[in-house]
Amino acid sequence: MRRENPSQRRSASAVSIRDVAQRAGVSPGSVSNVLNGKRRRDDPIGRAVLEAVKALDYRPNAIASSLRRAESRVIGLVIPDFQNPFFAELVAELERCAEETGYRIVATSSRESADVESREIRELLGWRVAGLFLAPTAGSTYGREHLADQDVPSVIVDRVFEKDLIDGVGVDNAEATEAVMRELIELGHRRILVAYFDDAVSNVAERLDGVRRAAMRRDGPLHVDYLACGPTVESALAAFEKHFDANPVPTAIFCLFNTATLAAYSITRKRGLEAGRDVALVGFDDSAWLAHMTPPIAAIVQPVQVIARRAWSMLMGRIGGGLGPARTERVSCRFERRGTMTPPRNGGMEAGRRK
Amino acid sequence: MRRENPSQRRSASAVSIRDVAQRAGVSPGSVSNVLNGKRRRDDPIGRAVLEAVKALDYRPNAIASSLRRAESRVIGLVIPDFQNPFFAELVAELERCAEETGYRIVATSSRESADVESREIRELLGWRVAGLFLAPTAGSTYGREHLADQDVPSVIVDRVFEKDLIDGVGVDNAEATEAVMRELIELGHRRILVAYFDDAVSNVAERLDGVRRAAMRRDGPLHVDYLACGPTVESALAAFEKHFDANPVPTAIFCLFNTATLAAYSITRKRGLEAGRDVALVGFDDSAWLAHMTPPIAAIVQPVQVIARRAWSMLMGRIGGGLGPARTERVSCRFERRGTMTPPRNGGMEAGRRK
DNA sequence: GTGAAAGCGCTAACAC
DNA sequence: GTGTTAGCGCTTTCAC
Repeated sequence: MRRENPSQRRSASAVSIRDVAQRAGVSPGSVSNVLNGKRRRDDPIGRAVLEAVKALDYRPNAIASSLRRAESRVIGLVIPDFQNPFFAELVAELERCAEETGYRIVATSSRESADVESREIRELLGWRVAGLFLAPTAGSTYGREHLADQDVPSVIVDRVFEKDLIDGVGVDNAEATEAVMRELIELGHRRILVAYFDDAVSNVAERLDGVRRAAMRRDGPLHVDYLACGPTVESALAAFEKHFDANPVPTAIFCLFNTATLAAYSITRKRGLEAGRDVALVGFDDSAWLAHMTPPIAAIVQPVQVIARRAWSMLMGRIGGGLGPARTERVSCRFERRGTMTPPRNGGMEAGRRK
Repeated sequence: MRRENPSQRRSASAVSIRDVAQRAGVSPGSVSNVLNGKRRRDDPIGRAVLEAVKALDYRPNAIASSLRRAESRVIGLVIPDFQNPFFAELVAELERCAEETGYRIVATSSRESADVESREIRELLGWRVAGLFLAPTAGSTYGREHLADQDVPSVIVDRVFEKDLIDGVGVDNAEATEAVMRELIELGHRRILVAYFDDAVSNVAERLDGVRRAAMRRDGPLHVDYLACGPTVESALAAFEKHFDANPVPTAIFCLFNTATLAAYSITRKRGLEAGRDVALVGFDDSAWLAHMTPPIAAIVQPVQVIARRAWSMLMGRIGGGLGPARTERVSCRFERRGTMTPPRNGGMEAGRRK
């Protein structure tokens, strides 16, 4: 019998399974069974339970349920930033995967801070999530090292390392940029400006590697400038301004991340150059606006949905007890050539004047 | 003493507060007190506890803790879509508010489905969140009706209704569009195309109202076309194509939501019109790319951070026991005029030919 | 089947 | 202070 211990506070409005049982004239266990489909609902007891549930507006307490079951159908997800369209789409797609499988996603952001990231991971582990996706922030090592120790199945997404201790899914960054770079060279470009973010982020570092590989393979005159642009459109604009003031105009601009692409488009127009005519322009990562410019801007497209579904099935494999060493999977990018993937105006070096 | 009941499964690796207590030679209660800062940590017992925590890699079980405390520091958030930049920024800002206050946000999306929305709300209530933010999807009534019955503090964001049963925070949609519309008229525009989404969404309906108010106030010749554009850039493009084929070119285009702005920009350029010279262009909702076009595109900017912070403090007020009738707060939009807020090329009706 | 009862991990009351 | 203990709401055995 339940003792009415006044010290154990209980919010007046909260109705528990015992209240339902009492009203239906059955035991709490039976209520639980009816509600969890372990018992038929279309007999006197079943109906009485459902009636009582409705009358009392009973709402099962998921916290108590998880505690007792010692398992949750919740998957944690830590991304650097909700405002990055890549991660926004990733969340959306993983939510869809979760829905199909009877799980739910709890998404949080690290706001590009390694500290916040590790706090969030710790918090999610505290909630005993069934699994964890992590898109590590720049320079975070805590997350992966820490997760490798845990017995919680985890998958690293996007910013993967080859030979990690944890499973991971990313794109073939280097292959994609190498291919585009070679294509630019074949088109005749000999002065190419490559805009990157910061090589502390593994995927941007890989993209740079691909570019360098293509550049090295070319024997003959080729001038490639590498420009660190920082995180925002504004920082990228400033970097471009400075570069353009001090250097000959390139015949092609290759942006290795999305904010730089917008900055490059902006600066070229400001300087009276038209992308696709006076200068070729390619970006890594697609955005809605790119395809709607005139001419539309070429972009390397990351198949976010494919990434999400691969990551999901890797995680499900581990949750299902899959053992074996950690694997890193690579998904291929698609190159949308569009209107700005054009040859140089005068067959070779910079537009306007020769070096 | 703990009974070793083999039927109560317990994952081998899970270390509980009792294990820590045993190792430290103290009681579970003391461990709890040390960990929750209710007891000094720098005496023999405190140190022993911390040592045991470290040695066993103990991780407090947040589920058990919340069950016992019967309160959680978790706030639910249901938005229609993570990929909409407005909501992405909203999540980010609410996360910041939560962090400052010792709460955490659990964000989920309804994927613009009223069914999913009500499922998500139910689920969050099942987890006994301390409060709930809801940005209702088009045509959902369940959410708000349902929430009004609950004793969980809730705040509606963005798509608010005047005179709701629940607190809400939105922007002054009608005032903002009315002001812009009047400004367009004052500049001399007499043929204006207004692109809207669908008036089932309360905020877009309000924006339309503002436009109509301004149009009615004007006495004299004025032609306003209203074009329903649907949700995506593609649907908006198709609507624009059809409209442009059958009607004189407007001297101004006013887009009441973000995807239409991109479509309008795209179609005008495709038809050889330059926004800011041949046609004025204004969008509701800012996006990064708008300010970086040449000329930059005028936009009504929703102060997402202000909205988030108002919503946060309303919710905190209710959680803190604040009573009283539901209130709907309105935040003012900012109008960024930029380069496409220009007078018509030839002082009046459509560009090109007269009606 | 069905009800009684134990106990998930934790915290808060209460004796000592 | 500190340890003991009850119990949050639920599920799951176990005896009937």
